[in-house]
Amino acid sequence: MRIASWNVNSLNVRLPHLQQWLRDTAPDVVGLQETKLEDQRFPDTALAELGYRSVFAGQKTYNGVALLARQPLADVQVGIPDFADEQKRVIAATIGDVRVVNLYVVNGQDLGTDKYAYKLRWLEAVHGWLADEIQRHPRLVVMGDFNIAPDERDVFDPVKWGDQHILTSLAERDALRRLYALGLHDAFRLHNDEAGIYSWWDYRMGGLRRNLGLRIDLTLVSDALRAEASASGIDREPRTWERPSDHAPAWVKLER
DNA sequence: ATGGTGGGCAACCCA
Repeated sequence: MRIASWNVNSLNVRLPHLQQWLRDTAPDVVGLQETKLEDQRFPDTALAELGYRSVFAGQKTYNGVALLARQPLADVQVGIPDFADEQKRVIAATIGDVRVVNLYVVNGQDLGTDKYAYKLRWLEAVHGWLADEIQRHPRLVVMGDFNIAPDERDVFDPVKWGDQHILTSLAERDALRRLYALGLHDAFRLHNDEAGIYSWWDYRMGGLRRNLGLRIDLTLVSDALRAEASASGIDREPRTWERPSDHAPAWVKLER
């Protein structure tokens, strides 16, 4: 089973890319972020033609998440339980015998802003929820646009992107480490230890051409799935296509 | 330090 996470930055614009990429790579499960579509506009029929069922939680203009799968999606949950949030950032479902959580983590803008405080509050709520979820569902995958680069290997300029910068600050990385402490592992780092492999490049200043990127799109696998995670990576190709998302898909392969 | 680009949507907000 191959599971991928992709921030498409508007599914309306990126549907042709998603269709091409599904044809090319045929993943079993896909989590999408930043669909920016109200639910009545979600292209579920077009995706069904490619063999994917879909569940989604969207809104106009901002945010929006979805899960696609070849198998049925059961026990669908939208949002974090007992955490009031207008923003559509979370969708979870059971696919086969794996519980899959798809997150669009708050960006946070800059340290000291209201958005940064919201990001840390939001991550704390996710932590509390996942602590329960992993008990209910030991076979757990948590994927998404985390808007956190785990360590210095995951940023093009570790001096700039350090303790005091958004996406790499101490408090953000602490929040990510607290998720790891639940028994969740960054699948990419189970199979790759090199620096300079990124999932996001700024549209500006020739970010992709100069490989000025960050690895902020992650797939975490639980202890119970760790031995089954046989490969992982980031598919840079769609980022090179015309009018791309600024993110590339991050994927993990689970045996059986 | 600033601003560059892109999406949504029609003036700025968000990333």
